[in-house]
Amino acid sequence: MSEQHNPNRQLIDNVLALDRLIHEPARLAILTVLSSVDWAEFSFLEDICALSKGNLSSHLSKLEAAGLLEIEKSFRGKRPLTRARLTDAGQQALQQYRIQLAKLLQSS
Amino acid sequence: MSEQHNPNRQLIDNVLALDRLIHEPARLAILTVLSSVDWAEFSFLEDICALSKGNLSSHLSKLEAAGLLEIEKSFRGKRPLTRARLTDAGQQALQQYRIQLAKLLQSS
DNA sequence: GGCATTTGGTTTGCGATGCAAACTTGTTTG
DNA sequence: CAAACAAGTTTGCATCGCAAACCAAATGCC
Repeated sequence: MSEQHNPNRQLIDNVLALDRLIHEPARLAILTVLSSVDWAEFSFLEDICALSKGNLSSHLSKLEAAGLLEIEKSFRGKRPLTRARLTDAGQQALQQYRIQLAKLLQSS
Repeated sequence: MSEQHNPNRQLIDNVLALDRLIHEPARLAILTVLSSVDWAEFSFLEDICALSKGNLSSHLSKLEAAGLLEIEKSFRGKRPLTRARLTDAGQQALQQYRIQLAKLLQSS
């Protein structure tokens, strides 16, 4: 599939190799924040990523299901407290995604 | 919305500013090819972007509807020939998208 | 000539997705 | 104790991307 001698080949392959799970802006935002803060609280993510609770909740579930982050539910006082952080797999996947992006930009 | 003093603020704003129309990998591939070749034929795009005809057709329609590219239908001999090229708006939108990506990578 | 195949696409159908609104459960406040 | 709030989750819907089906015209072949 990539055997053609075309200057765009590498470029297009990079585009096609993008991980759709991470590529979604809302999730990319979440992962980006998590990549710099260890644990992040639900309401912090909600605020900084400008996502509704419902939206955030479902994206977190998807990322958790994919093993990119882990979610920990506890209590602060009597209130539920949900926190998330990247797993090692998540860190790696995000880094890989960034590498693809970088290649894409370099070659364009 | 961006008034917060958070180191991630700029980053997240870049993510949220991504143009979804361009962000879709299939369309990003199409636009990327077009950005380097002036007119491109349908079957060339089909091949290099690894898209089915149906898929390509609908993405082209969307990009045309958005004014990012123009489509010209003619004949080569007796066969229909469809070609596409970026409009000025398309060039600019793509460049803007790349700038957003670059910022995103820089700040991460 | 006539039937099958190929070319060059477009349209249709469907499963998956993202988002917002509604709901839930428990807590705090007046 | 009732109303409002906090912290999420679930549901419903509109949209999307993709593949399969379709279509029209041209060509191959017997």
